[in-house]
Amino acid sequence: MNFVEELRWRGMLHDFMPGTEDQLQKEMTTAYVGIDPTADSLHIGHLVSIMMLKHLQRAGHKPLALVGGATGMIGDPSGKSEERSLLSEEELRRNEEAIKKQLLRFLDFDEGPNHAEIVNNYDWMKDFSFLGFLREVGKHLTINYMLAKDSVKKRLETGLSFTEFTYQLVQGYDYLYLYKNKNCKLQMGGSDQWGNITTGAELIRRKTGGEVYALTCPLITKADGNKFGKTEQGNVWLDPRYTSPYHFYQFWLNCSDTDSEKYIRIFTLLSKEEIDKLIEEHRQEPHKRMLQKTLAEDITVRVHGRQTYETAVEASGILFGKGTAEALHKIPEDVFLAVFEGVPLFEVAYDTISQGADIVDFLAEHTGIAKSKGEARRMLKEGSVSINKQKVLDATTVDETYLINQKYIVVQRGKKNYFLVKAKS
RNA sequence: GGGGGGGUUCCAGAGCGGUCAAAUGGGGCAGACUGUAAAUCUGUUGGCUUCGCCUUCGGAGGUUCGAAUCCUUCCCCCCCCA
Repeated sequence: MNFVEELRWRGMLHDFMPGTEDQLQKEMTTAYVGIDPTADSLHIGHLVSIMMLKHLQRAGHKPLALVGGATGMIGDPSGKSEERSLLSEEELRRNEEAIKKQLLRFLDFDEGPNHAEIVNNYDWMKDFSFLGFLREVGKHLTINYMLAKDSVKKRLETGLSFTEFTYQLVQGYDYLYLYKNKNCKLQMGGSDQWGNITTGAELIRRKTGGEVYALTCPLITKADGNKFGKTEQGNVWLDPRYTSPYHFYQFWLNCSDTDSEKYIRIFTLLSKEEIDKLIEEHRQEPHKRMLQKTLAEDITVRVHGRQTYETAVEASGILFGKGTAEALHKIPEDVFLAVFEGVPLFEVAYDTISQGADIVDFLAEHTGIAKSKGEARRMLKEGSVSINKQKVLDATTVDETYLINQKYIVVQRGKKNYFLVKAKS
């Protein structure tokens, strides 16, 4: 199955320029996607671009991951309703390094004709003078052409700085540079990148007469219309410091049925046959949630490793299984700590607990589980608070008999939100 | 420059002298049902020393026993005419 067909059945194909397929048939083609280092970790939204590169490589072509050290300094207006604030240079350099490290895990960088490479547009942009840029790049495209781009049009009402307006030229130049220096003939990205990509293709055509291509994938959506990859806590990051492996695993495990059918095609490398079979099985026995489990396993293992995945599964079992207060008390401390790794932790003086703390004070004052006493009372009224897996309904006093291992109290707000309270002497 | 309309609790949007911590919808959170899904239904959605009190309706003053509601002034948005 060729690359384009592969993307098509996976639902990862939005649009491509005429001739793209022929080019890919004709020869081993080098293609790139750009990632702007706006943070020091990738999030799962980036995973889509990375999977495109992965499929490209599996189809025998050569993937380039472009870290946008230069473009990241400017800010892409695509899909943004407001001007972006600039990141400091040292921040960007740090982010680049972190992102590079993460990328190494997903593609094959070993020797071979189509081994993956990471490039950074800062390397070729940093010494490019303003006048040089105007003469070499700006001269070849008209304002009229640039204004016609959606990303620009949408911002004309609300305002767009010259800097962001210029973004497409900088990205366009990247394409030109990679075309000349790496024989790169295809640029890929999310559908919001179409305008930026075609600017590059146009620049290459006018400057060199060369023919290059574009391919985009649709924006990933959720069935309920919300933005993909966001939770109440914000983005789902690959870096375990920002999103614990447990939460990462839970994110995928919690996908709705409709979404998982879609995501398993996009985020795993399972074959069409395997996926069709899984979907069929899932429809037969939906309560087993084979789709979500397979999806979560596949991605978590690839991002965090098998070992960490196992821990996340074990933790989930304890937290969501038929775990009772007794079970909780029986867990050895090291397992206990692994299970609750990444769960918000509050420290309370041992004396406060041994003296007996009113549940409302305990939730709102001694810990920050509730934002105010009013909220704490509401939670209790709703019946959404559990301590050590035991529902708390009315006024209770929390004392040392609640401590697990003489140290911990497990508090739940609703089914999914866990908090750990540690007594310190 | 002239004329008109607005700024309300997370958002949209009512209220236009007391009964307003403020309708309704959305969103958020929770409960029930389930499969840690979807849909649905229910509750809840300023704070506190909670049968009461305090802070909120663009900012600052004022009228009044009493103001989100009236007056003055300032700031900001939108529309129309020049």
